[in-house]
Amino acid sequence: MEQSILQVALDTPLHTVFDYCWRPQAPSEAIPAIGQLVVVPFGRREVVGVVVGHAGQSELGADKIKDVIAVRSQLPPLSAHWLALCGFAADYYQRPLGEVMLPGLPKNLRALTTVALDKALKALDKTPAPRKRKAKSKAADVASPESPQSEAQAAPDPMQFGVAPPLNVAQQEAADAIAQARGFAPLLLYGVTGSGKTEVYLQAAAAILRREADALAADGRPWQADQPAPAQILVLVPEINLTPQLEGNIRARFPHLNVVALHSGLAEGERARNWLAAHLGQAHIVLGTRLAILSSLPALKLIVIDEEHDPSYKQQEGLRYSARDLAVWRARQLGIPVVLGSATPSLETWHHAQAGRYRRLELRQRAAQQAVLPKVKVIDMERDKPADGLTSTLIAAVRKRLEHGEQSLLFLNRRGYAPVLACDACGWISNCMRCDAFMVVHRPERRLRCHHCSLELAIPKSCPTCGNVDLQPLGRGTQRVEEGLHAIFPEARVLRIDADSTRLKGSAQSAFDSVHRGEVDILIGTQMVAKGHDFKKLTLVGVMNPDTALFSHDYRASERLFAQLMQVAGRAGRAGLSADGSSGEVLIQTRYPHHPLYQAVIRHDYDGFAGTLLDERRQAYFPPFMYQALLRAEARQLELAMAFLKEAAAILDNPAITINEPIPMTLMRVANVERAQLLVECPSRPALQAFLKEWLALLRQVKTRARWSLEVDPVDI
DNA sequence: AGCACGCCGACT
DNA sequence: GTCGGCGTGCTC
Repeated sequence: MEQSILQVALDTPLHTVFDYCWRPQAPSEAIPAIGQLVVVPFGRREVVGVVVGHAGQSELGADKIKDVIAVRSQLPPLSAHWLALCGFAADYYQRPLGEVMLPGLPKNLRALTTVALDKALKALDKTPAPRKRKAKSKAADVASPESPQSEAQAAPDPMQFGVAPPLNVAQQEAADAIAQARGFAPLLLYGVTGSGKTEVYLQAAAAILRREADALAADGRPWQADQPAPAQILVLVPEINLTPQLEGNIRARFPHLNVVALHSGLAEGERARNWLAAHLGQAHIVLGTRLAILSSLPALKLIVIDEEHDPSYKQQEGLRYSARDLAVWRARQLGIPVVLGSATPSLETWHHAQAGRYRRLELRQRAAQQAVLPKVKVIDMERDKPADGLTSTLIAAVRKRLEHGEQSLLFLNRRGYAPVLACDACGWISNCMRCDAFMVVHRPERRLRCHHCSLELAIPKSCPTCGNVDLQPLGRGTQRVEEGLHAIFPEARVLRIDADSTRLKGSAQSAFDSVHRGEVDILIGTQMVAKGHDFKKLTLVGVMNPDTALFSHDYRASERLFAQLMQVAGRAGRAGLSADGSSGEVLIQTRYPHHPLYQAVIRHDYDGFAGTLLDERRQAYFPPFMYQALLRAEARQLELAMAFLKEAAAILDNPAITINEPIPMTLMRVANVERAQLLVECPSRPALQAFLKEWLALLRQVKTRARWSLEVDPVDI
């Protein structure tokens, strides 16, 4: 009997692939293709893996090699392109291949039984593109106008689109540039908030879909609705919360196309169906969060990264990849355009654009009729002393909007009631017992919570050390501001949106919906509300206390603060003028009204500010003029972690690489684990990559009780 | 990572 | 006498 060896990638931390023996059930049965999912025995378990290679024989002894249990032959194999993408990510981030490939697959595809998989396949089979949808999408009521196309149109010429709003000149040029790009083309769509970037993506996507359908027709095999998509478009957004609104807009625009979402908020069944729709080429447009960059898209023709500067494109656990960077790699490998959209591009992207490696497309004006950029002002908190965190100027501005029936947004990036509880009498403060952090007062829940570990306590009635009953919450979070707003504006409808108020599934969406419906006068929230939402009646944004980020030790803090302020400012006045004829207004409360960062925000001067930051980075040899990797170690005792890092620092010498001193992390202890880190740097990315490969091979030999991990291109140092 | 084996302390 | 702590070792 013929036998063959399959090399299979499995989700384990071991940096190897595993050999299995495959025996055909019938003489004619072909060996499972590379990219096929298989079930194999692994230790005492059975797991699903991906075939990544074939071999005539294994280097291992025949006694060690087990047989493949099952082949998921109902699934077409993952493409060579997808395997190459995972291979690149595994190499670049120094992780095992299986750890890149498998966690991204929907759980139902990794299950040991095929029940869920077969069910998902059957569901897709019954609903050829365009998928019939239950009239369930609540987001539809924020959708733009559409033309009522009849279902009967689907047969002869199914590439139908809803009525597109007219583009202004700059938008049209940008959409044309994207659609007409040939080969690999990284494009920075640099457009102020409200400039209509989404419209550019959609019309470019429509043009590409139409072009590919036309190409098929010209080839004598016109595209039919029940065939795989002629082209697939991947659109990434930073947050799950942003998908429903955009999904509604996209569906309204492309009523005959198959649009699916991919993010971690989906139920398993839907996630599996949507992933399969993408993998089988049925989905024309895939809208997702960062994890969607690792999905299988056999006909991918365009990638869009909306708000490309957003930190949530960086995965912060497990495989710490940058979805934006992988998107650019993927586009390069496929020879397709990738659009990076932002009003405040990351300095990495800006630097590429300045150097001419990325083509810059600019939208300098807001798209909506009469909508101009909001007027940004600073309020000097030294002169206008705040009460309950709100200056009289900001209170008066909110009152004016209330009188006009318009909405105000107060932005405070700190959840909870107060960041710390303190005793005036003896100096006790609410330190977390397990972390180097304060426990945060959560008043509605009557709890003290540590935001770094899971520790939670009832708010003590009296001081644990001296018994003083008069414990003071110090500082201000969104809950406390909400309380203050009720007192100041008893007649106003106040809504708080933060991670605490939206913990329940679906509650974030219903909160945003009620803002859209105008059921809210004053919105108070964290960065959750700063991103992307298009609230038509919102004309005032108040920023409550951004100063702490000005003096952070993190050199990226000012880049992030600037982007955050521009973004939240962009929520104001998107639909046009306020009732009194003024534009949207943004008020920033600060003790440093003359700080260059705020002055740049006032001028909406991203270019100037980015130029200054890039000069600073260049002089300080920081990214993007330097490539970095961070080795982290943690243990119950700091000494153990430090000892490992010191050994790591000495284990491999390379003149091109700077190995810095190991240092305890800023937040040294989290959940009773002490942490330290070691930064390695090199101005050449390939040289750093070569070093890391060699270095990690040595580090894996080191015997230590510390847990350690490496992050390539770290963002939080 | 799982999951086993393995050798020492407090419970029915 | 067993349950269970987590140290050590292995997974094709």
